Amino acid sequence: MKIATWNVNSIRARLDHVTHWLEVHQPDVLLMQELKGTEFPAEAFAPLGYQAEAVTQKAYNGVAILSRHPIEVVAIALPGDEADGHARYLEVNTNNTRIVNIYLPNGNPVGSPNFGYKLAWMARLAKHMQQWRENNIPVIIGGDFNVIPEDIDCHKPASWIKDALFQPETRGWYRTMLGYGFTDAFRALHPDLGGAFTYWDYFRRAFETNRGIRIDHFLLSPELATRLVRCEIDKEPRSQPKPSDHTPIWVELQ
DNA sequence: ATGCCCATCAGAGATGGA
Repeated sequence: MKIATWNVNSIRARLDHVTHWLEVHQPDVLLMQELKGTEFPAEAFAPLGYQAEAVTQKAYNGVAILSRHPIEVVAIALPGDEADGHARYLEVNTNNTRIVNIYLPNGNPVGSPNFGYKLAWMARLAKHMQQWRENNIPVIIGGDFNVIPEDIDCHKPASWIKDALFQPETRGWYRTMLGYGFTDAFRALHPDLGGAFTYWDYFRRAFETNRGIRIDHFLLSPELATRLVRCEIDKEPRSQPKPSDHTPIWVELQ
């Protein structure tokens, strides 16, 4: 089973990029983030053989899951804060697998309410992950984590030292999640590979010079980690005209 | 130290992204 994730930075602006990528790569499941709008074009994916579920809001955020197999929605929001109305979470069962799509808050600038919201969101997610482990529920969590896990995951740590994605608290929560027994799929298969990024700024010729960061991840529970055979970043879409600032990353499970 | 680019909503320029 092949599962991909891609922050598309507006599904409306990226629809042709996404449908083309699906035709070429034929994943079983695609997780998308930053749909940016209330309209989700599910009808564009049906002819390609994909069912769709989406959680949207006006202008901001938004997550969707496409699958070649029937989708059973488990949850459309991360538990733990009834007042949190952001469209950032979608949990489903499809192809006999629990799959969770997240768009974790950015959190900048550090010290603002945004950063507090990010850390609280990470605490809520970590609690949920701990519960999945305690109940031995196999689960794969994919999406835009907005976390640079380690120094190797950015071109120059000094450039990111003040950023919410690279704060000790942010990275600490990510390590806590790994500590519950979850596996960072890409890092597990490419333990020492630097310069492997999923996001590049639109400006400063960041992509051309590979000044990027690795912030789109898959975390696998132990049951699924044993089935992990491949995990790759596909830089090709980021090189196209009018790209998203993120590029897809995918995993293959036996 | 700051803005760069890109997208949304709205119909200009503010806001968010990371």
